[in-house]
Amino acid sequence: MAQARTFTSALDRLRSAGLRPTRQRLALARLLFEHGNRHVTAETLHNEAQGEMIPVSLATIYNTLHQFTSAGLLREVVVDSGRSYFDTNTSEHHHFFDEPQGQLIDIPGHAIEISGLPDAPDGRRVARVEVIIRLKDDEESAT
Amino acid sequence: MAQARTFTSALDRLRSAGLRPTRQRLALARLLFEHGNRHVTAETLHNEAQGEMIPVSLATIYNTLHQFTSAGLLREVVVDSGRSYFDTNTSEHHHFFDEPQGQLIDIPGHAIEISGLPDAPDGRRVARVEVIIRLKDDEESAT
DNA sequence: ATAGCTGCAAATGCTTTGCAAGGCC
DNA sequence: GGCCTTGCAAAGCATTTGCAGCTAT
Repeated sequence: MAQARTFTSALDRLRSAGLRPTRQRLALARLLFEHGNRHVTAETLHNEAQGEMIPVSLATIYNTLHQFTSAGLLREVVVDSGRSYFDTNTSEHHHFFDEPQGQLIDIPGHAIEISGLPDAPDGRRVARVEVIIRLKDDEESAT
Repeated sequence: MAQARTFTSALDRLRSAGLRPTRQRLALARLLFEHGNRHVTAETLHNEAQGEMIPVSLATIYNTLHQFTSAGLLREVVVDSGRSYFDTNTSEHHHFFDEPQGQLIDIPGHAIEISGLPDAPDGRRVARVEVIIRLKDDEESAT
């Protein structure tokens, strides 16, 4: 009998993405997709894998993150020059970026409404609209 | 008699920023601020300086861009992990990012309205809200 | 069997840093 | 003169790549 599966399994995800389900890809897919929405960098994912005793090289982490992104399983979020973040939530949404902690936080659903978006210049089309709310320490709490 | 000056001179900008007006800083300030709103990377600015026969090292370009940014003369725009862009327009506005060309385009004034912005999480405050419209090639023009 | 993966280490690209020489006040 | 700047070259990071060996199918 089938196990109760709320979401697509890691295996199915790889299959439908046309990616061979290798040991490493499966393990990473499980880390990424079986724990709700996540935001990782190559480094955090690598550390996590090692913590779980899953041997994967950093090079493979990078390859995998990019393959998953091309396959539409992940979305890359650029908020920090120097580091790339990947988001397991590929639906339309926006982010807080907590600069002190270097951490992304999803902004739920269609909370944000944008009006007055200008048209794309000639020969170009809009690939995506991103709203990033940069956060800093709240240095004022007194008074 | 005074020359007609529409904007603050490069010298004044440096002075009010508390930066010693050295040859290099003055030259870069002129390149940056005397030609309207601009978006540069360390590399483009360096190339431009060399083209104008202004000898400045890349290290100094980086130092200067960051000093200007700290002083509030520039704003850093993060759209590309791996490269930093600096914008001479420090007022509130947003950007198109033309990915094929690696170029930023200002979105005029308050064209964009955003509603439904969530509050910052506890202990944090909003440093800035950025809207980035990523552009790609318009692969469809036929039909 | 074989096309596709993986891991290592070297290479790359942007940015930062250490430190001696030079320039502004 | 003294302190801030500059420039060079080396160092630092995150990321990419070349290539030999491994592995799903």
